[in-house]
Amino acid sequence: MVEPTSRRDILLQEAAHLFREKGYPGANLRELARRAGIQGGSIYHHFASKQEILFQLMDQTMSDMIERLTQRLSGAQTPLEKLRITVHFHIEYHVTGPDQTYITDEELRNLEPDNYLRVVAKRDRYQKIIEEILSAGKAEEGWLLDEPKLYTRALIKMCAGVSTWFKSGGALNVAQIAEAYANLFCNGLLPR
Amino acid sequence: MVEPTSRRDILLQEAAHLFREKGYPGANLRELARRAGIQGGSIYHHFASKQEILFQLMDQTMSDMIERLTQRLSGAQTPLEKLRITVHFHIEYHVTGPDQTYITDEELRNLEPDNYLRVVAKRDRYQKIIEEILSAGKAEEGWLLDEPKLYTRALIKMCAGVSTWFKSGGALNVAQIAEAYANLFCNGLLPR
DNA sequence: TATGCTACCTAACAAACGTTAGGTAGCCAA
DNA sequence: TTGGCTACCTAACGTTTGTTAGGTAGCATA
Repeated sequence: MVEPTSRRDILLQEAAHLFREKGYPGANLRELARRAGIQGGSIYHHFASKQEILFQLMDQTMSDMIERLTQRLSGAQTPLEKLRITVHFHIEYHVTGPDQTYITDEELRNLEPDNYLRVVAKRDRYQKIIEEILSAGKAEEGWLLDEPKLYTRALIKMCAGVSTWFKSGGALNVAQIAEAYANLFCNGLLPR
Repeated sequence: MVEPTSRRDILLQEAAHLFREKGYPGANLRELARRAGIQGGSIYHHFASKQEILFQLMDQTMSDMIERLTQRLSGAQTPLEKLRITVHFHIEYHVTGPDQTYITDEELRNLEPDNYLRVVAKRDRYQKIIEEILSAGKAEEGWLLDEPKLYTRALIKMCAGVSTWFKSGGALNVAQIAEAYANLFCNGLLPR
């Protein structure tokens, strides 16, 4: 969905935007169609239902996140390297494609049971990647953590949250924010 | 809203629950009325509109948060004490009243302009309290932070996130999670 | 006994919604 | 030249929605 050429991709992109603005139940398909340059009924040539649009959006986004994070991590050696890469990636991805990621984080409750299970499974795979980095840090380098899952969630929420307030052109750019958060996560606030 | 006696309070409490389940646009007033034990139209004896229910909910919650945090902080002396109290409070409040706080965090976009401004003003007051603790820690104790606002947001997102996955009866109770997060925020993961 | 207020009820309105049926223009292959 | 496919269009459907109008039962006050 980097360069939306097909109408289907345009629809997905506009849907992400609209769902974020109004929420899934608040968004309406005639408005979506208008933004994509077609008539309301024509959406059903590309998707079976409103629900399918939401599902495709979330499913694609989760797959993309897993794939990219895995790739970014492939060169790294130590748990510390991997942790820093993950913090950077998670923040950058959420800030770069804020609509898709926001929806993936917030609209789970609006997925029908089957779709819910499929998306949650991918989300868990993503979390597992991070969890294993933290576990490795604990085992190999004595990181101070008992339940890796606890810290995985802290990291995810903290980093994902950046996209809710970040505006480019502010005092800090994305890389600087990511660096600050990575340091916070590694060293805390208190001086050593 | 601790012990809902009046029908109005029951409505607010059920609305919080319903809005969290379905989102504000997805929730419908007949269902809300049913849960509160009255008929659809009777809601309008207590509130002028659906929007007013959302606003009252968010506005009351924000006021309550500010008041309680201020009170909890009143006995504390050092920035470090205050920081730990804040982490504990924010997590506990979000876990204890998860519906209200979830809505306050997520439904801002559904407030009409006037209501939006009023709630955001209170949210900013709350953030300011935390920001000033971090600034004091920097000034008085040399905490490693440049932009207090950056870390305020990290803290808020990290702690608020707990309510999205916490289930009582799990491996850790709320106080233990709060303690772990406070330590993470102060000292980071790496051993000293 | 009359008045008025509170806290509801019933029934309906108008608008908006997701979805569907049926049609059409353009293109490509046979 | 025909047939079929893709990508749309228009118009309508049935339902659900927030909201309102008008009525009523119970209670307190005068």
